[in-house]
Order: sequence, then structure tokens, then C-alpha cells
Amino acid sequence: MVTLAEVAQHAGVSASTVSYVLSGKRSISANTRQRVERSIRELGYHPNAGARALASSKSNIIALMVPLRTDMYVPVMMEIAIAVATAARTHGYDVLLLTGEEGPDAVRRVAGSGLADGMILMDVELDDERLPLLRATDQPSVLIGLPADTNGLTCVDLDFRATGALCVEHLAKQGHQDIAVIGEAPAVYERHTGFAERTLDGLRSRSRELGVRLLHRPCDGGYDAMAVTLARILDERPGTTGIIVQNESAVEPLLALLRQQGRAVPEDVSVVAICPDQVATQASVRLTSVAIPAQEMGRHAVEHLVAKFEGRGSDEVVLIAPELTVRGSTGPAPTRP
Amino acid sequence: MVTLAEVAQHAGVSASTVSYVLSGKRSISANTRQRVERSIRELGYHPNAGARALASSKSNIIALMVPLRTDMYVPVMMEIAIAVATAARTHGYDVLLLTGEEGPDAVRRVAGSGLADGMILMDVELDDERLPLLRATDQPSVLIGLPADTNGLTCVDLDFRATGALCVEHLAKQGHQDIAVIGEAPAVYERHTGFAERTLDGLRSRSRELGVRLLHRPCDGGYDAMAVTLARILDERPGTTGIIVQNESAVEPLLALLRQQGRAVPEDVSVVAICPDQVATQASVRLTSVAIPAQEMGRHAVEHLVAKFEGRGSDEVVLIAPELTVRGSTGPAPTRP
DNA sequence: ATAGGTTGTCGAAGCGCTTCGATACCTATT
DNA sequence: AATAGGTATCGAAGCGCTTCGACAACCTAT
Repeated sequence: MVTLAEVAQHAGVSASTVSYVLSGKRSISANTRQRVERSIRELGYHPNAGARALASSKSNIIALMVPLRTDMYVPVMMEIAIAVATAARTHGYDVLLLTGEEGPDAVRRVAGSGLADGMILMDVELDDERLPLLRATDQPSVLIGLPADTNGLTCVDLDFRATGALCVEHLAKQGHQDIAVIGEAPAVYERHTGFAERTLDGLRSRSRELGVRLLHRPCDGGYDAMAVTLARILDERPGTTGIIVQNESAVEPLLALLRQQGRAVPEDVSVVAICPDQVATQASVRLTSVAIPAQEMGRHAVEHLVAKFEGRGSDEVVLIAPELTVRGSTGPAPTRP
Repeated sequence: MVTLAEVAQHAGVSASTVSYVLSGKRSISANTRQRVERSIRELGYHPNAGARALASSKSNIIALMVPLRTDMYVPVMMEIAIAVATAARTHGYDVLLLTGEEGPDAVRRVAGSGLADGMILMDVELDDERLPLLRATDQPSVLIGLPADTNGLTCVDLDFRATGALCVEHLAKQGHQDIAVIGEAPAVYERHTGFAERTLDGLRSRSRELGVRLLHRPCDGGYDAMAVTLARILDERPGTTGIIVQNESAVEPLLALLRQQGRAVPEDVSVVAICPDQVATQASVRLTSVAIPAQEMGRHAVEHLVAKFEGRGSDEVVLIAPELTVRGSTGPAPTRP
């Protein structure tokens, strides 16, 4: 294991000089810099992370807390996690993966031990139990998702309210009067996950404004649950011509069932999905959808956190504007007989 | 920030005593231990990770390298990653998330900086470019997946060869003579990912032994690709009565297409999937399947790595025996007219 | 010619912890 | 009674780095 001191000796300078070459915090003559850099290369030197952390009180690590649940939105979570890791590297940070398992204790452990310089929390609930701790330790942090009280917190999320509104608008504009919403699993609502409720909020208020009728039903993933939910919807509102789905694992079952019942998409029923683009383009019908911008969310989260490290951060809520991509699954409402 | 020294002072003992209470490496009287533990609680002390790493040359961190690609098997990857993180915690380790982005350099960086005590590599290719480096730095490591040359390496994986064999056996036992295999995306084979080739190997040799005919076609995920692939298969082998799928994102499209063509599952066609249980149970037909034991793989990987840290590790290849669960998608081959 | 700035380098202190003797006391064993 | 072996504790060194103050060497402006 090569140390700073060995590099210094090899280059014929003092240890501090090598350190300054590495950090650039003091000016170094071109000559010396080159000699040092050459020694570093020749000896294959890598600074020791622990020593660095100890001396500088900076670990260059960002903790990422992902939910333990694998019951929803897994690909999106994964994409966000990877986006976070990638973005973090471009700023010189590594990412520590914490699962929800430990719960709030993880916050305490990380903050207390100086393991990470800050943390990013995913899957934030409206009244998340980690938040009081986060506020107490003044650990720099960014949330992906929106809690009920965002006071003193920095949050990044898709604007799900606007997303809901956008979906309704798109269908209403095409003449749909009766719209059904197939939502997340009931458990998601029970847990008071913010995004689900906000989407619903956007859906409801916009449909009220536009004077269209809206029916919302939570739905577990999978074929069987979907069959029950769809039957119930069509029973209650036989005139439904527009469907909005917000549950990745309900998308394909829904399309299969519609097909099976002889309802053509988009001629008889229009379908709008809120899901990653990959799902929308790979489904059996190319779906008109609002994408979940996982990449962008991950990148934003990292950038805001790094900004905080550098003292230029501000507590703010960043809502990413939704974008609706029209594909083949929506069209004008069929004229009533 | 509370330090060891402060705890020591508060408890009226020396710093080293506190350290020994924490590590248990020397005997401490019950009395002293309790006093120290009380001080620790009262002051809310957390050992500083950096200092600890520096002094002990142990970071208590495991690096996990996940593939950057999100084109395949994402939920499985995620499940493994979470299983690794969870298992690591039970052994007192945290997990550092590295993306494939950096490639082999990440291995060098982590090994050189002492950031992690060892690493777990996922999505290992047959001739993986990270392996030479791994062998050069004697960084403790475990691979999830199997490279061509496992010499000097510890690997954990599902026994995909046995998996292939098991699928063929199950179908052959029910009288199926013409079996089609819908494989992973062509890109996966081009990349020479071990598991895909090993599955194929198992499928082929067992079908040869059992005297059944086998047709293998790679297939991208999604509906359109599946339609093309299925049409081609049924064109070449109209008598196909058994289908084995090894591509999560082809499962639902396949079932939809079969339904659409009036082929009943399992009366006309039997389908066996190689996929996580969740996919098998949530599909529109409850699928007979061989599960990918993500949890188990993650746990095994961690345990072997920790064993290496403690000097009781051995280089070995752990192949997890596949288990086939019979659900509703397979049955006796239809009798030929 | 001199005061005042820059620039480039060094030495030393110290970050918070682990760990290796050393020491002091106590209990068995001869 | 003298010795050996345990047990419980302390002090000090040192892990590899960052960073501060000092200082020499050189500019520039008066």
C-alpha cells in the first residue's frame, strides 16, 4: 500500500506539497506539480479513504436510503438509484446503499458516525418517521418524494398533481366524459405515500373544473386483481371511455382484459398510463403516457445535495413538470349511440 | 460530535478501555463495562467511521457493483442488491453501490483507497474485463454469476445448467416432444453472459438425452418482438406443444399472443418460465416456473465474503440447485390427431 | 533602496481511533 | 513463601491524511 509520504519522498518534496497538488488548495509550481504527478502515477498511489475522511471530516460518500419493499415501482427505484450513483460519481462522491430495514436508526447511525456527508431518502411518506430525526441532526439531506410538511427540507419529485391534471386534460380534450382511474395498490394509499394522493388530487380537481366524471379505484398488481377492479368499474360506470392507470404491474393485465372483452384501444377505450417510458413502449399497445423521470430525479437530488455541501444550498421543493407523450392508446371518445 | 475520549472522561476510564468495551477484544470487568456503556448512552456516542477505518485498516464496507444496463432482469438485480445490503448489515457491514459506469477502474479505485474491505460483482460476463484486475489486487471478492474461468474466484449463482435440464425434463415427462425456448434478448447472448449460455447448454443436452426436439430463439422484451418470434417458431415447428421462456419481459406478451391465437394454456401449449416467483404468480396464467432465488444469492454472496474477511473463506463455486414449482401453465401434451 | 505583496514550499499538529506493551493486582500452585 | 498465570486497566504510539502558520524567495511599486 502506497502512502502520501512515499510519494513525497519519491518526488523529493514534503508530504504537504503532495497533498496540495492533489487538492489544488494552494498554488504549486508547474514543475513540482508534474514531478509529483509523475510519482503518483509511477507508484500507483491512491489516497486512503479513511485517513482522508478523518483528517478532513468529509467522507465523500452520499447515503441513499431505498425502501425495503419491493412491492411497487421497483424498476423506477432501481433507475433512480443508478442515476444517483452515476451522478454522485461525476461530483466525486460514492453512494452508500441503505435499506429501509433499519428504519430511522440508519439516519442516526450515518449522521453520528460521519459515514456519509449527507443522505438522499427515497419513497418518502407523507408523515415519514425519519423526518424528525433528519431535522434534529442537521445532516444535509434531500428527499425524493414529498412529505406533508416540507418545512426546512429539500425535496425533489415529479409534480404528480400536475401529472394527474395533465392526464384528465388530455382525455377531456378528446371528448371523454367518463374517466376511470386505476390507482396504486390499496397498501400504497394506506401508507399515505404522497405521490399517490397528490396524483389523485390533481385528477379530481381538474376533472371537476372540466366537468368530467371521475371514478378512482386502487388496484393491486397482477391479472386477477385487475380483472376484479375492471369489472367493478365497468359495472358502476358502463359509459367509461377513458382509463388512467398508475400502477406499472396493472398495465399489461388491463390491456389483456380489454382485448379479451372485445374493447378496442383506442377506438372504444382510451388508456393513459403514468409509468416509465420503457413500460409504455413495450406494452402490447404503445401507450400514451406521462413518464416518471427517474434519471432526472436522481440527478437533481444529487446536485442539490452537493450544493448544500458547498454551502450554496437552499431548502426548496423542486417539482419536475410532467410531460405527456401521445402514443397509440388514446383517441377521440366514441360517439354515443 | 462526541469522541471516544469524551466518553472515557465521562466514565472515568482511559480511552483504550472504552475501545476494548466496544470491541470486546480484551476482558473488562462487569462494573467498568456498565459504567462505560452508560456513558456511551448518555452522551449519544457513535464511533467515527473514518478514524476507525484508519486505525484498524478495516472499513466495514462491502462494495457492490451492479450493471449499468437496465435492459434486463431489473427486479432481480434490485432484489439481489437489497438482499446483499440487508445481509451485510446483519454482519455489521454497509454496502457501497458502484455502477458499471466506471467499469474496471472502480475495482482499482476501491481496492486502492481502502474504501471497502471487499467487493461483490453482479452480472459477470464469461470473459469479464474486471477479473484480471480482481486477481491482481488480492481484494477479497465474490461474483454473482459465473465467468468462463473461475480459477481462484468465489462465485455464487443459480445452477442454470440444471435449470435448463429441469425445464426440459418436466415437459418431456408430460409427453411433450417439440419444445421451443424463448430466450433472452440477442444482446445478452452477444455479450456472452454466462447464465444464458449455461441454461441453453442444460436445455440442449437434456433434450438430447431425452430425445425431444428443441428449438431456441432469442427474443427482445415487449409485445412486438414476441409476436415476431412466436410466429417464426410456430412456422418452423407447427407441432410445438411446450414452451420455455427465459425473459421476464416476454412472459406477458407470450401469454397474450397465445390467448389471441386461440391456443389454450395448458391444454394446447404448456409454458414453463424461468423468472422470479412474483412474475410467475402475477401473470395472467399462474405459471409453472423455476424461480431465480435472488434473496438466497445475495445472502450467500455476503456470507462467503465475510468468511473471507475472517480468513475462513475458500475459493469455490456455489451453485444453487434450481426448484421447479408446478402451477397452472403445464399439463400433458395434447394427443396428436 | 525599501516596504509590502505574491508565490511556492515545508514542518508540525492533530483528526479519533486501535493496539501493543507495561503495570498492578489477585488467585492458584508448588 | 515464592512463583506462575490470569485479569483488568492505562499510556503511548501510530494509522495516512489535511491544514495552518512560518518562511524564504522573488516581484512590484514607491
